[in-house]
Order: sequence, then C-alpha cells, then structure tokens
Amino acid sequence: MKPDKRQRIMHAAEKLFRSRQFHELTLDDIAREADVGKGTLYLYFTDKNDLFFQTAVAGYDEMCELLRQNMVAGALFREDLLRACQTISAFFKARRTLFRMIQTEGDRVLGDTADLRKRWQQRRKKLVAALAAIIAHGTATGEVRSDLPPEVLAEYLLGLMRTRAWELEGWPEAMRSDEVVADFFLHGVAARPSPQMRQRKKPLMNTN
Amino acid sequence: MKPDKRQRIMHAAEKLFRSRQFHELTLDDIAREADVGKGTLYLYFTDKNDLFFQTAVAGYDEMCELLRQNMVAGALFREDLLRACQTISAFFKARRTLFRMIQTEGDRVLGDTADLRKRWQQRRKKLVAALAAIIAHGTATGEVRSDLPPEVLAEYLLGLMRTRAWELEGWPEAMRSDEVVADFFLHGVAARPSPQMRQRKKPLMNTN
Amino acid sequence: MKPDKRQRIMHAAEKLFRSRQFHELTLDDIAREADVGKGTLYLYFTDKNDLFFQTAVAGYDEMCELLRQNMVAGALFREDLLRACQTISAFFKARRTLFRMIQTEGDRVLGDTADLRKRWQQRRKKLVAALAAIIAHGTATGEVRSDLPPEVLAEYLLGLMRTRAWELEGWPEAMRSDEVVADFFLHGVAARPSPQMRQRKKPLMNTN
Amino acid sequence: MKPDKRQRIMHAAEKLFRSRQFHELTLDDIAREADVGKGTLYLYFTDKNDLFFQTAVAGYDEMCELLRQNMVAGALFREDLLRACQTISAFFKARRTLFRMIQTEGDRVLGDTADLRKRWQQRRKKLVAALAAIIAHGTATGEVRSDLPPEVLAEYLLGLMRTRAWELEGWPEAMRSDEVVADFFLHGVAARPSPQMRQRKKPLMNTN
DNA sequence: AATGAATGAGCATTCATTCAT
DNA sequence: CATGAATGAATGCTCATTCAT
Repeated sequence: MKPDKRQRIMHAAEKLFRSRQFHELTLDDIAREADVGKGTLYLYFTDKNDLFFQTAVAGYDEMCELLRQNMVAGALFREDLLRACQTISAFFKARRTLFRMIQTEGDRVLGDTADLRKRWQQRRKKLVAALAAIIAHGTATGEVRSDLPPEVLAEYLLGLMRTRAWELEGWPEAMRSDEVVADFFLHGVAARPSPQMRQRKKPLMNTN
Repeated sequence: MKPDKRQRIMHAAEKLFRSRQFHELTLDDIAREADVGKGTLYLYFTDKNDLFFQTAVAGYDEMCELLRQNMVAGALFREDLLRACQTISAFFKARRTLFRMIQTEGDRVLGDTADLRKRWQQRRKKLVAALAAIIAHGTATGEVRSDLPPEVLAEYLLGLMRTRAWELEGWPEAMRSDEVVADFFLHGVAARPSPQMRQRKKPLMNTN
Repeated sequence: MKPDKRQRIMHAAEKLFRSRQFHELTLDDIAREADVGKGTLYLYFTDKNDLFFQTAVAGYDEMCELLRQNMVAGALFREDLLRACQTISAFFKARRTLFRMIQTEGDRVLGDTADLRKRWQQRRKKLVAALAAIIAHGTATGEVRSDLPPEVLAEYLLGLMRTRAWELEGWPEAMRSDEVVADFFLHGVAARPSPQMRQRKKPLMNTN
Repeated sequence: MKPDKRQRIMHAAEKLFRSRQFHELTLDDIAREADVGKGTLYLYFTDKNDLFFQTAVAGYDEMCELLRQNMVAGALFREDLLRACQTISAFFKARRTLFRMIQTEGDRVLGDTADLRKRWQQRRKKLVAALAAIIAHGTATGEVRSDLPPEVLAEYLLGLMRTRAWELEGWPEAMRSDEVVADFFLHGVAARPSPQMRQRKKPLMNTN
C-alpha cells in the first residue's frame, strides 16, 4: 500500500524543492506532502540538512559514473559532447532544483555544517571533472581551444545548460535542446578552426 | 548630518546582501549596519520584501538605459557586445547577489506577493530586451546566427556571465574577463563564418 | 535463555538512573540497555512513571523490613544506629538517584499522577518510620534527646547521609563513612551527656 | 504600570521553579506567568539556562559577602554559627528551589554547558568556603573537632539545613528553627568536650 | 519623524506512546 | 507475547512586524 517511506519522503521533498527554496520549506510541509508523520522524517534522515542532501544527491554518483563511461571509443568529440549533455539533461530533468544548486549555491544553502559543505563541494567537483575529461578529449584532437583549462570550459557549459533549463523554460524546445547547447558551446570553444572544417555544409552532428 | 536615511538603509542592505542570502539576513542586521532604528525601516519600506526589491533594482533602470545607449553609431557589433558586457559587469560587480537573483530566482525569493513578482519579472525582461537589441544588431549585420531569437541568445549570454561571476571565482581573471565571455559568446553564436574571416590573426577586438 | 524480561528492564533502568535524571532518560535508552523492544516496556509497565516507580521501590520494602529487624536484642543503641546506617548505605549504594529522590523530590518527579504520588509518599514514610523506631530506642535508653520526635531526628539523619553521598563524593572515605555519619548524628542528638560518659577513651563503637 | 520586565520575568521564573523542576518548566509557562511575550525572555536572557542561572544566583554573591562579614569580633563561636544559619535561611527562604540545587544538583540541571557548570560550581564553593571560614573559627577556639576539615563540616551543616527546609516542612517551626539546626550541628562537631564545658546548665545560646 | 522594546507566529527537533505485524 | 516503525504533541528559540514614547 504505502511503499518505502524513505522514497516517499524524498519524492515529496524533491517535489517541493522544485518550487521553493531550502529555507522556505518546512518539515511540516514535507511530512504532509509525503503523508507521513513529522517524526518519521527523523527515522530516515538525521536532520533537515541531511534530508536535503540525500534528496539532492540521490543517483548523482551513478550519473557521474555514467558520464565517465560515456566516451565511446572511436566516437567523434562532438558526439561525446552531445552525449554528455544528454546524460546530464536526463538526470536533472526531474531534479531541477538540485541542478540549480549544483550550479551555484549548494554550499550557501547548506549553511555552515562543515561536513556537508565539504561533501557538497566534492560532488560538484566530480561533475565538473567528468565533464572536463570529455572536453579534454576535444582539446587533444585539436577541436577545442587550449588556452582555457577544460574545467573552466566545463563550467561554462554547465552555465549554458543552466540557462537552458531555467531561463528558457518558456521558449520552444528547439531553442534549448541539447543539440543547441552543445553546438553553442562547441563553436565557442572550438579551436580557431582551419577554414576547411568550417566549409562543410553537413549538419554539425548526426542525431538521427 | 546623517544624510538621507533611505539611502543609508539601501546601502547597508546592499552591502549585506552581497555576502548573504535573503533568508539569512535579518532586519536587525540591516538596521544595525545602517545605524538606524529598526522601526525606521518601516518608514521607508513596507516590509522586508519591499526593502529587498527596492535595494535590488536601485540603479537598475539606469543601467538598462545605459545599455540601450551603448550602441555607438558606426561601431562594430563585437565592440558593442563587449561594451554591453562591461556595462553589465560594472553594474553587478557590487551587486553579486542581485545578479544571481536577476538570473533565476528573484521571483522565488519574493514569495507570493503577486505584485512584487510581476514587477520583478518586468525588470528582468528589460535587461534581456536591451541585450537582445544589441545582439539583434549583430544579426542584422550577418555576424550572428539568426535561427535563434536575440532574446534567447541574450539569455545564454547572461548565463555565461553568471557562470563567470559565480562558478569561476577562484580562477584567474584572464579566464573570466568580459573579453573571454564576449568571445565565447560570439563564436558560439556567430553565423557560420566565411573561412577568410577566421584567418585574421588580429585580436578579436580593440579594447583600448 | 533470556530470563524474566521484567527484571531485565528494571535492571537496565536502574543502571541508567544511576547516572542520569528521570527527564534525561529516554525509553529508547532503557529498551536498548535491556536489549528489549520498546513496545515491550509497555507490557510490563503502564508508562514511564510506573517504570520509574517500580524500579525505584524494588527491594525497598525488603530493606525497610531488614531495618526493622536490625535492632538486635541487647545491643547498644549506638550499635543499632550504625547498623541501620550501614543497611541503608548498602541499599542505596547502587541506587544513588533513587536515594536522592527518596530524599526530596520523588513526588515532584512523578508529576501529577495523584496515585503514584501518594504511593511514593507512603514508601518514604516507611523508611522514616523504621529509622525513627530505632532512634526511639535511644530515646528510651536516655541516650537521645527527647525534645524532638524520633521522626524528625530520622529526617536529619537521612539528610546527613544524603550530604555524605552527594556533596562529599570527592572527599576521602574516612570523612563520610557510616561511622562518621552515625557519630555526627549521635553527638548532635545525644541527650546532654553526663561528663563521665564522655571521658571514655575507647572508640565510640565496636564495629567488628 | 508594568515595572522592570527583567524583574517580572525572574520573579515569575522563581515562583514556578518553586514547584517544578528545570526540565518541567517551559518558557511558555514563564512568559505567561510573567505576562510577557515569549520573545521578551530573550531580550533579557540569552537562553533558558541563562534565565535559570540568573534567577538562581540573584543576590547570591551579596549573601556570601554578608556571611563573610558576619563574624563579629569578640562574639562567641556559637553566636557566629547561629548568625550564619540565619543569614543563609533568610536568603533561601524565598529561594527554596535554588537552595535545593545549590545543595546537590545544580550542575546536573545545567546540562553540559561547560561555562555555566563551572560558574555554578564556583558559586557553591563560595558558600561552602564562607561557611567553612566561620566553622574554622570554632576549630581555632577548640570548640569544634579538628579531625574533619571545616569544608566537610560546612557541607554537613548545609545538609541539615536542607533537610530542615525540605523534609521537615510539615513539622512545627520549633523543630526546624535555625537554633535547632545550629545546636544539632554544634554538638555533633564539637570537639570532644572537657566535662566541665558540658556541665553548664545555661542555655546554649542567648537569642533574645 | 525616529526609535527599539515587545510581541507571537513559526520552525526544527525530541520522545512517550501506539499498533500492525 | 514481542517488536520497532510510526506518530504528533510539545518545546526552545528566531525574527518580521508593531507601537508607545
């Protein structure tokens, strides 16, 4: 009937985090949404911070792992890049708020719990590192400018994805698809191209 | 002796908003920082939301106006673009938190005060519109891809600036200067360039 | 295998009451210490108050009985007195907290459960009465002042024992032994002695 | 109309502490009793511990000082002793609960706030020291046994006063007056008297 | 106009008690 | 009989807002 309460709580929290901030959200709200006693929250989470953190990073590590394995041997860099964007998109699609936080303010939200703050930073670093590894491939093949470190470029890419997810909500999908983002990113970071490369009239990427 | 209290309060609020979030900031803090009685806050602002909003948008309209006037007759598009980036940077340099909110969550912070929320959205639109106008210039000259509306491109640009300001804080200035951002933006949105254009070895832009 | 659960619970409670106060002790603690389910507590006790009370008075009646039988026919009063002190000491040695409460605040701890409060008072009265009976012997032999009722003297004696147990913890045993307490008590309550009595240089009491 | 709130709060707290324990008392209760907003408590006290502590030690230091000055030059030891008992009695008459705590469990009540615990212990030491100084006088004159340190004797005396105040509430004043307590104490701690001393038939002390 | 003492609704957290298994 | 997951009333503390001066 009532399946795993831990799940129920996390889903409720996630749902509410979607439209409200950490500080605006009360445990009463979450308990009510999860249809669970308030005390029950403390059976599964040590405190509000923990509940938030657990909810936020659920599945996160798996996603990073997936990202690392995403680089297909022999694939073109831009294919890897697009795949990375899609992996990240898929993960964050149902985790909008988490994504917002991963981007900027997770540590601010977590207050001064030194431990959590540290853990949070580590998570973020993981994502950036995984993405940077992919971008580094592009640098290696000469497709990506090398004057900026891959980590910095990864940050910019995440920034674009963030804008796509948050600011462009009202616009047609076509203007904020993974393809558009990857394309935007690519031609911004592309090594100053040899003219030939640019002459191809073929689409940037085959996604069919 | 004590100049305009309204000013004093707003300056104090701005200073404190720089390093703390809306919810972390108490009116006691602000009153103390402004060296003003707590009750005085309510003489000039209807409530905390209002104080926040007023502080946030102070000077904002002027900045948008400046942005609109920034398009120098006869200037190259990329010069206009860089100038716009610099104008925005200058304005937000001392308004980091405001900037973060302009970007994504202003409405969330403002709670459910329908009125304020609406006003906030209008402000944001103004900035995007002003930026879009500049970008549209680039579209007109054929330097900017036209398959995405200028407003969307403007959003992406703001996204890059946001990343630059928040995620890349720890990196050297050279990797997050206005030039880098504008360049990144440009070559991502540039109309597929004729090879010749790209062969120039001159710096992208004269900024002296 | 697992002997009487009731016993196990009471032993656990007693052990924990030894170092913590009623309010500081949770039923979780007790259940864990007793290696018993929390619900089980309610099979043997109606509520926390009852558990406390039952634990507190376990063996108490036997001790009072022992006290009553302690008056050895033909023994000197001061020997009876010392024996009483020792009996009480022995009983409370492992029941420090109980002792503290017997002394003053049992009724306070028990809240407003009229029934328990009454039962508690009765227990206390029993102890005082048993002790008073012994002291009355001294009155009878003329060794104890008769201007104060034996019950009052019994209370003072318990007060000394309490001080000995709680305030003098850090001092050497020699300053808070049963002998010292009995001696202190005796020469405070002794009927104004004839000079001769005091001239004996023998030890106050034979405790071998 | 409403005089000093700090006073009002402390009086309310004291009144309630009289019949309930620290843990049983809620700030709501105190605020209601003082006819004051709950938040007001925090204007005058940093937290519940502080409110408790402040209430408890109000006037305490003055009392200790008074105790120290109580030794009248040329007065008999037993006069000094009685005066000390009276000073302490007067102070604690309206501070029954405080007295209970001074006696035994203040530190337990104060939880693990290291700072408060330490301050509390210091207070207690002060009282014991002041009392011990008086008793030491008796030792000097040979009226008090010297085999136990004055501090230990002071503790026993406080124990008697405690019993008098708490256990003997229901008995006639005559059995728990300062005179009785001092007398009880004296003849317990009196140096084993020379027979002559005891032969006097005069009252122990002139209190008229 | 200006103040800051006073307020009380609101929140995270604890824990005695219940009840389905 | 036993269990322990679930509960929600209760509590210490915060802070936006009010109002008497």
